[in-house]
This record gives sequence, structure tokens and C-alpha cells, in this order.
Amino acid sequence: MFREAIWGMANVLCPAVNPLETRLGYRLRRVSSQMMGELARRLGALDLRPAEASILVLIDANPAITQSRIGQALGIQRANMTPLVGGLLARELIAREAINRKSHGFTLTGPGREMTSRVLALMDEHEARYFGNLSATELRILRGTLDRVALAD
Amino acid sequence: MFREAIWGMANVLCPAVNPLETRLGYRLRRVSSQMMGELARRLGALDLRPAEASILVLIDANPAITQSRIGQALGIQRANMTPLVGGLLARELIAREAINRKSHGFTLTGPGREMTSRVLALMDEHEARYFGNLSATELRILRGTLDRVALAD
DNA sequence: ATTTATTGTTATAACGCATAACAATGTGGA
DNA sequence: TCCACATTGTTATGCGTTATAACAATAAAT
Repeated sequence: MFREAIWGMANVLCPAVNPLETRLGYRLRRVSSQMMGELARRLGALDLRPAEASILVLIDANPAITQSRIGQALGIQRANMTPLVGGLLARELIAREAINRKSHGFTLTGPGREMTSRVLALMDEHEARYFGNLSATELRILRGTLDRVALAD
Repeated sequence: MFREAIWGMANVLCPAVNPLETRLGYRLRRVSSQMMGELARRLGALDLRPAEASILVLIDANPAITQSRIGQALGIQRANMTPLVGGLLARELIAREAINRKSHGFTLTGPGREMTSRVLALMDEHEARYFGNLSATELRILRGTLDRVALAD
């Protein structure tokens, strides 16, 4: 009776107090995961997952790059690279040329280049949508702090 | 021969060019995932996963809070809450009291309070480790920008 | 009183990420 | 030249998180 009435009020009127919100790390995570979610949704329109899009962009900037070097640059493990590049090969967005009998270099095909430019444009929009209205100072500090934090290994 | 020599050089001398590094969103994600990884490792020493620790903290700040409200506050879905609170109940870190015949309110037990204070201390250390050497201005701007980015819905 | 919404549960699937083992091949030193 | 060692790529597999759908019980609204 009273109990329920009071709880009803609490539930409706005020959101729960979340002490985690005071931590920068937590807020960072929430923002990052929200951004990642939207990026994934947008890339979905191109039938690409974030990892696939990243691989395309990396190959674009490093023609004839090796599969394991892509993985190193993106933090993807060898074992998980195989199906990823497999899919891109199957869709003929990338092609591989033998360097050795052991390793291959990847390059973008015509459709792959087309796709990658769309990916880059999409990423720019995405970036602008979230950071577009930050001042130059804010941008500088944000970059700087992210760098320093990243170095805090 | 020549080919391989050149490629060997490229592989050894210079890391791949990564155009994603110029995007703030990407750097944010890397930092966030690194921080998350270390937090998870630290919490592992308490036999807690990040979600479980967050639930403890939230209950601590909102005694008798409901299971679905916890989920709402933390972005965890109802279906996934069940096994999480189940584990915490089984370890007797939290207890539940009936509000209705439908919903229950959670509170921390003695051991749960103990555990939560350890969690909070751990989170403070973690926070300090990454953001400890930022100036007050930097902190203020970082908080401000994260808020504005988060609001960019 | 009947309809509608909410709470909590179960089962299940998808996805990202990690590990281990393996074959094939390249690399560097005796 | 030959051999031990490292690297590349692959396969299979498991774990943890998150998402979806269906369901029963109950509260709330009309």
C-alpha cells in the first residue's frame, strides 16, 4: 500500500542514482559503445561489419599489405583474420597476390575502392556528427588526453 | 628476391599506415577497450565481472532497487539480468525482499557491502591510474566534451 | 472486469574475441 | 648446405557478452 505507492513514485519520477557516471572511464565507455553501435548500424547499410570496413581502409592505405600486418595494426588476431579476409575476397572487394609461397599481399579491387571511398565518407560524417561542434581547443585537449591515456599502458 | 627484400624492409622498419588513427572515435574506442580490459582483469581478483561489479555499486546507491531498473540504468537487458543477479544472490552478496508478488527490491548484504567498498576503491585507483595526471582544466573539458558527445544521441 | 503493460524467467542464437594445434614456408646461424 | 627456429596462414573450438522471442505471473489502467 504505502510501500508500493512510494516505490511507484521512485520508479516514475527519478532515474536511479548511478555513481558510475562520476567516473570518466565509465562515461568514456558509454560514449564509445554508443558511437560504435551507430557506426555498425551505418556500415550495415553497406553490408560491412566494422572490422571488415577497417580492413578495407587499411589495405587502401597500404597496398599489398600482408594479412598478419593488418591484424597487428587493427588488433585482430591471425585466427580471426582468416574468415574476415575470406569474406572480402569472396565479395571481390579485395584481391591477393602472392609475395611468397607463404604470404600474400592484399589490394583493393575496383569495387573495393568504390566501397572504401563510401566507407571513408561515412566515417567522416559519423565523426562530424559526434565531434562536429567541439571547439578547436576541445578537440586538441581531447586528442591530447586520449594519447596520454593510451600511453599509460 | 628483390620483391621479398623490399617487403621484408617494409615489414620490419615501419608499422602499417593506419588512417583510422586520425579519427577521434577510433582512438576513443581503443582507449576505452584498453581501460575496460584492465578493469576486468582487476575485478577478476575479486571474482567479479564488470557487469556484476556495476550492479553491486548501483544497489549500494539505490537500496531496494528493482531488477529492471538496474538493467535500465546500466544498459543491461532484462533477460541478461536474471543470471547476473542470480550469481550475486547465490554468493550472498545481495539479498532480495519482495515489493510485490511480482517484483523484488535488492539490497547489499554485509559481505556485499564489504565487496562493494573494495570495488569502489579499485575503481578509484583505476581511474587515477589513467586520468591522474590530467590537469583540472583538462579534466573539466574532457567531462564536458563527453557529456556533449553523449547528448548527440 | 477486462484489457493492457510490466516484471521476471527460460531458451536460444549471434557475435566478437581468445586459445591451441597444425602444416607450410621462410630465416638465420653453424 | 643443412638444421633449428620463427613466421604465416588455417582449422577447430570454447567462452563471454549481448540480442531475440516466447512465456507465465502479476500489476495498472480503462
